[in-house]
Amino acid sequence: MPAQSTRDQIVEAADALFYESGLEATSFADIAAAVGISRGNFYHHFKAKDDILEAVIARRMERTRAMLDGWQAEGEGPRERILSFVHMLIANRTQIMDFGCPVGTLCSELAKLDHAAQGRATEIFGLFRDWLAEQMRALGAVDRAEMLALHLLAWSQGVAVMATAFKDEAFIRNEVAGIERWLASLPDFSQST
Amino acid sequence: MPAQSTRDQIVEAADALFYESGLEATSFADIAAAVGISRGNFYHHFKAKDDILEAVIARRMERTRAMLDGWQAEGEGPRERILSFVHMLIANRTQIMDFGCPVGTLCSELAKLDHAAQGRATEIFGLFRDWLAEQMRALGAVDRAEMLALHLLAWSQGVAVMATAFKDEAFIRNEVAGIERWLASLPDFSQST
DNA sequence: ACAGCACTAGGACAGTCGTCCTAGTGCTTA
DNA sequence: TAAGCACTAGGACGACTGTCCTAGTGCTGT
Repeated sequence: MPAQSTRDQIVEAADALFYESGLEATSFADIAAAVGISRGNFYHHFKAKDDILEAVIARRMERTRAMLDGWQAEGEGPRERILSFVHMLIANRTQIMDFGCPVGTLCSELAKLDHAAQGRATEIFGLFRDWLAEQMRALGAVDRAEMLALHLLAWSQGVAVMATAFKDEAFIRNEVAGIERWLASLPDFSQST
Repeated sequence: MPAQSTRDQIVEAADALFYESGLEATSFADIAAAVGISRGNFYHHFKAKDDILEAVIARRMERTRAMLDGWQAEGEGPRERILSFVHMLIANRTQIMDFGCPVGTLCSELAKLDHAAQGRATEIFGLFRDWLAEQMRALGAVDRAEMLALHLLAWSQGVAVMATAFKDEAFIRNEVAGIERWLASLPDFSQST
């Protein structure tokens, strides 16, 4: 296997630390220690802390795009694709109960910090929104596609926040079951309107 | 009017700053400057930063309880009371779009920090959950009262997160309308089960 | 009038933050 | 072989962090 470049190691470590500890609570020393390099070293790779955040967001966007493309290429119908999205809540339940949703919590933290990268972080949500809207359109809900996509995104975010607060796995499964019922009722809804 | 004690001023300023800037990004110097007292002064009122957080959470619980009691005493039916809760999303839309939900964002930040006060912050959610469950029971949904309460809480949290990310007021109003429709459909649901 | 106390200001403290600088690796290319 | 460059280590920097200490205020009760 090709050895991972130091730069990539930094971005990967920063990505995990930003998720698990938050952006503000993660210091350069933490990242350097996680990678195993000296603190002064990575000013050769990143001019400032904001540059690392920028790289982390870019990495997350890339990986999100790859994940969505993967679901798209699996050849199943739009309903199955949406289910792939929804089932992330169960697949990642342990991390979600510990740290919340990586996208939602980052956007919230950047909003409070009034950070310049806020818009770029929101673009990750935009990827999900656009992909989900495309699936909704494929289901026949052309007019309400974007509205339905945002609704499903919000529902998932709400589940993540409450799961983090209450550490309740049964709640996650209940809500996912509710989403599945809602999803099953969607085609009828789009036909009747 | 009775002059507000210095201690109360500190807690009030810290409450606002924790909400608007986050716990980690708010320093003693920030709070002291907001109140207009010296940095060293409030070690007479609070032994450590965690004590201020404790006081802020206690204040929020007190005010939440008072708010819920107020809605309870207004003499209307359970559906109107639940609507009072839901309409917080619209009444506080500006702050929510800027900083998210005070409870949800605090719980998420404390989870990432692995902070000892995490459980106490979640208790604020517990107040809402119990109060909403009581209203659900009054609506006739005895078996599913707590589940419905958690669902509504999660829905609201999801709306808050997405509103913060996208700064979209129309989205908030759409979702609130959706909640209202869901709420109107609830009695039928509880009778049929 | 005087002792006691609640309260306040302001600075000292060790530690950490993000940032920058310098010296020194080892590989690449001419 | 020699020059150049990408990369690394480690420390210095001023600013800021949470915490603690001391001196001084003004009100309280005796």
